[in-house]
Amino acid sequence: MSGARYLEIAEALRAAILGGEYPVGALLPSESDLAARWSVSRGTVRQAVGLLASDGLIGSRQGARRVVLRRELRHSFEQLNSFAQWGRAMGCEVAGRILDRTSRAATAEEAARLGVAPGSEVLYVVRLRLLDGEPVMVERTAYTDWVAPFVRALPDDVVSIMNSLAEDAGVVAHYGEHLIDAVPAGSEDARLLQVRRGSPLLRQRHLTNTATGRPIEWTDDRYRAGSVAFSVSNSAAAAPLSRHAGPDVAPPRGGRAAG
Amino acid sequence: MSGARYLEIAEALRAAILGGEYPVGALLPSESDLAARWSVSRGTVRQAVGLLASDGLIGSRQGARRVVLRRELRHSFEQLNSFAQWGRAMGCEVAGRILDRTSRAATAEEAARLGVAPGSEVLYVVRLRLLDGEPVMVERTAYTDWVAPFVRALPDDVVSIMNSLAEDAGVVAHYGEHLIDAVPAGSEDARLLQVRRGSPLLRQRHLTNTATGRPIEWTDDRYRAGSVAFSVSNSAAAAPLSRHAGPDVAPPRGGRAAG
DNA sequence: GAGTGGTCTAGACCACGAC
DNA sequence: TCGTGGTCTAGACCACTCG
Repeated sequence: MSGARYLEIAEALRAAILGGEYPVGALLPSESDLAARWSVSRGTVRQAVGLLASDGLIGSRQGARRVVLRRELRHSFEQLNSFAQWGRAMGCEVAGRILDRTSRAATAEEAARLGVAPGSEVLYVVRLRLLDGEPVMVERTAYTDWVAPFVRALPDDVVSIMNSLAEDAGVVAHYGEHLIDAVPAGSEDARLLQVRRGSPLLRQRHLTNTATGRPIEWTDDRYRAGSVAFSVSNSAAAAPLSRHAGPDVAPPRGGRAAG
Repeated sequence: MSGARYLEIAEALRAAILGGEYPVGALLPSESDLAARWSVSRGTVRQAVGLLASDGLIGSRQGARRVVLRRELRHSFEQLNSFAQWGRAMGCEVAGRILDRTSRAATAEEAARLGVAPGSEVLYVVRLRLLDGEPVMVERTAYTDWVAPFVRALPDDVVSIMNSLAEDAGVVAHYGEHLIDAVPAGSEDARLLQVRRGSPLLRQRHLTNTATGRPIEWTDDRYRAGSVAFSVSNSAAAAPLSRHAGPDVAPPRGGRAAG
């Protein structure tokens, strides 16, 4: 139900690559070829192949035909931002339990991330996420006041908060910013995830915005080690990911040992 | 300069956003406005703003003007793939020590990632990376045979292997694939990074290709916790990052993309 | 030198958002 | 309603790759 011609073409090419019709290393037909086959202009073809390129599926250099780089699907934005959709896509039974829901003053970091005044009231939610009954992730989220009433009204076992927000409140997530690092499990983490205290967790801190750039939530998700890996691909053309120094590195001069 | 008009326009807009001329939340001029100001066609303007959008700097919705989302620069591709460039950009003194360099048969994973026959010979390199004299990362890399001679010829304290490869062998990295997760420090990790055994490390496994998609190296980098965080941004339009199940989750239905 | 992708133009129509 | 971005066309020239 795309309606857009270039999406249709991109989908067909993607399917052909995933289906092995163009194996890794193979050359795609030229732009003019594709334009003729689909009875569209070259510009439309370029929109389509541009999508695949930003997926990391194909590469291109001036003067040479486009080449197939990989043969793997990438998850969608919704699956990245929604634990529920991701889990279901893997064929798991997804569950969640809200363990705590309190209104309190925003921490300095929450205020900065959410773009509100320090000390403003936020709704703080602690939630355990499970796949096939196994605890996999602890989620600690600060919601801005304007979505708090909706979140407060949800049942403790709501499967997808962002889904519910979209349906009940018309609030749709459009942009996200993620920070990924590793931390030792705290005592609450350890109890909830059934791991030893101090054992490695993969942490994903995450800001979600509306289409207009209005912050919705700032969240700290901690995954049990071995349960998840994040994947990024980039090229000289597009680098979506960057590396930031952590607290232990390079203030002016002095480093510290890590815990 | 670049020679490409749309790059020039993108650079000017980026500078204006970073410089605060368009603060976060502000609306950009319309496409026709910009086209007139720069005496270019609307298509060229769209190429420029498309760049900023893929940087996550601005957002757009049909019918409304583009809006400024953030005011931060993203690191370049080179900085992502090169520890040396990243460290220098932070103002740190960057060092590296090659601790081991052995030719051996590829493991199953290395063979799969590098696209060579299982058991083929690869050059395995273990290297400690330091910032301002502090050990920050352990790097374990398998190089394909066709770059091995160049790597073998480098001194133990080479600062940037990929830089040297580019200069000596004309091998330039163009595409990268990254897998990020958390692992406990092994005994070698612990000794080299001066942390306790079992303490959390952020692991970045990483495939590097040439412009033609030919694999160069497969590497396993482990960062001391607190020394680094990875940042990603995505939108409904483009999702460069995906989440993969780890070994502990959901074998039954469906194939896995990562391993 | 032929073919290919990279860039650019000057139009056009539509769907959507703000007023 | 009117301006906006989203899509599309049918040309064009150039830089580059490859045989």
